[in-house]
Amino acid sequence: MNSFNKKCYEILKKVPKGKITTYKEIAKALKSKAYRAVGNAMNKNPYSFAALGWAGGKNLKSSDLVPCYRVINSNGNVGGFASGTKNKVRILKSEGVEIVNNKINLKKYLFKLKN
DNA sequence: CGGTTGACCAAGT
DNA sequence: GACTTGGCCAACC
Repeated sequence: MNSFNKKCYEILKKVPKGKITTYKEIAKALKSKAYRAVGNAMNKNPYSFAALGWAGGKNLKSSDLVPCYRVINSNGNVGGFASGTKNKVRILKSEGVEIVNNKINLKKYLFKLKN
């Protein structure tokens, strides 16, 4: 696995349920400005929400999975999602994140990563 | 190895 | 508030 992607995943796995982080924060945690590269990595990430068993009902080990839906834009917008933004929103809501007009209150839900 | 792409960001118009 | 521009970086062709 590429080092960069792996790091992204490792960081993302630290985000607890009910919280979110941003592409920018992840890049910052990597001491880089690769906002876009992070998004790119997520887009190709092998552990989509479908792999979480959400759709299939198959329970896989969460330790091997990446909650890519917990990553949003730095301006609070939900951003994109490979399998549809609607699904992303739905999943987040199910974890207790309030989403209004496709936006999230960063002050309330942003998980601060170690730098 | 250059050029394009993108689930991005910030500042400008 | 919207739309455009320039910049950033890894992956891909």
